[in-house]
Amino acid sequence: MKERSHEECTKAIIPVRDALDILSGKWKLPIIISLSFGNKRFGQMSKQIPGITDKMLSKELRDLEINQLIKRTVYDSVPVVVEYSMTPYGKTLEKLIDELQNWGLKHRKRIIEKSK
Amino acid sequence: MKERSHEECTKAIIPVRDALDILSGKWKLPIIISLSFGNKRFGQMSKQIPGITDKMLSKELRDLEINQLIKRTVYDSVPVVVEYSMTPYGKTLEKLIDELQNWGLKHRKRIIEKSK
DNA sequence: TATAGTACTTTCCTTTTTGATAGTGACTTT
DNA sequence: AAAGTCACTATCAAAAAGGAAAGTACTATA
Repeated sequence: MKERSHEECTKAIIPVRDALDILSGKWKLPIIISLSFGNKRFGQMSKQIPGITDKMLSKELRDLEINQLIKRTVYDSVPVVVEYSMTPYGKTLEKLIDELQNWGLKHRKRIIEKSK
Repeated sequence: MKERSHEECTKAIIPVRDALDILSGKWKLPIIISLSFGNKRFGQMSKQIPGITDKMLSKELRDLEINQLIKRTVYDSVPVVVEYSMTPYGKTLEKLIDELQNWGLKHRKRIIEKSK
């Protein structure tokens, strides 16, 4: 009985670690959320995501692209325009993000209540 | 129209950041999952969570306790026994963790497929 | 007296992450 | 000709996170 629950528990931890490997850090989820509201260009995201620096944005976009959660499209205009968008795979994060938002919202309310 | 979606987007990012503040790091979610399988003692968790050191376990347990996601109970036995358990508040993370597991599982399958 | 169990804590160190600031190069607008 | 747009890149520094190994305090048992 104990053995079983121990195994099950380890089994439950592994996929969460896998997910965290891809999504961890301060900026990846905010970037994904920003893109979930529509395709964006570098400069737009840089303004829209509070506090992010260009360096972090550029690095995190690269990581997300490597993991195929977002797509980078270069338009051959003048000046060159680069558009980022979610891939179908990136969109599979939707439910997870919903839950995070939900929980975060409730948590914020709780904190505000307590500080009264 | 653009203004609206910009605002909405920022509003969506804030709660996610709130949630990440509490849950970020390599170990907090694994610890929570471990406890969701039943109350545990320090030594048990130390063995059950692959790769964690005593130092990290102790630190993360303290953080989680401060944020009232878990509870620490000291039994006055000899030698002293300390039991950790989820609080009702901690249990509100259940759905979020389910989604993380789900996604992580699918992600792992995808990676394995691709490496073939 | 020595060993072991329980639950940590401490120290020292390395790695990773994040931040501030400035610069690049092609081009356009004033 | 100067300043601005666009999408980055480079450099240096600071802060945060994480890891290995040993130590602490208590008690019980051999």
